[in-house]
Amino acid sequence: MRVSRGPSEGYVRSRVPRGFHLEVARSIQRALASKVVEEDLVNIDNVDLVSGVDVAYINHGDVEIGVSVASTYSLSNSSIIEWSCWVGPVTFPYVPTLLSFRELKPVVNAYLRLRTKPQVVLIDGHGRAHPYRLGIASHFGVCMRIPTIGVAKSLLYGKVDRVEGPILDVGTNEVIGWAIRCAPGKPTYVSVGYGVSLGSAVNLIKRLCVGSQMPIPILHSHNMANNLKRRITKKLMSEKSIEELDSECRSSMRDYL
DNA sequence: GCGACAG
DNA sequence: ATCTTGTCGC
Repeated sequence: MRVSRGPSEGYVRSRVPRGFHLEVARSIQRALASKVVEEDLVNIDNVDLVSGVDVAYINHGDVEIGVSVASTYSLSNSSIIEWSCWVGPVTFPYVPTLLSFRELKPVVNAYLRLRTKPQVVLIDGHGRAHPYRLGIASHFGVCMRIPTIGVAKSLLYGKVDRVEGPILDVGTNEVIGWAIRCAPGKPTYVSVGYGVSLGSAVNLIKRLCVGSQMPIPILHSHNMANNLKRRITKKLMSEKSIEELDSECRSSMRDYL
């Protein structure tokens, strides 16, 4: 049985930047969480285009650079039909329960660069399976008003009793997500992001996790982000601005299309 | 007291 | 997530 009550507020506060108001952040999370729709805004069975977003990081001296990629998979074509990328500075640190304050900008920017918008977006991280019910997948969905699903490799908050089954809130026993097993020994945690029911979310993720812990769209974005990261790391020594690197990455996409 | 804790 | 050497296997 896997259980996580999430990090204590004291721990979170100790890791937050100077001048950052945690109380305000929590109010924002509670407010946006109340806007989450947990019903299907689209018929999942008829969905064709599903995007997945992932972010890789580069430590460049005292600056951290984020490399985000959004990939769109067509279920009818069984292939990736488009992908986009974004390169830029990331200043907020990783703090459990505040992931969206760090990754939302890279994720949104990569998503906005997709020429064809998908019907559903998959985000690596949790959605409602979050102590304030607003993981990055829900945060993204509420802001962009598009159906989203949170897909994570480990638990942030909640308890799971079976290899496959519900993720329950430790305090209220409310179902906040679902654990599935698509890869041997490795669980995949699915939770509602926005505009989709948990049942539909689980069905869609199962269709997209082909022998892997992660669904195809996120897997592709993950690989592309790391490819770009490798290229960029070499060029970083040759005094180039982040803007130039971003521009070069957008152009280099054509090599793959 | 020790460990927990998306990416 | 990232850092990081050698090592195992196709």
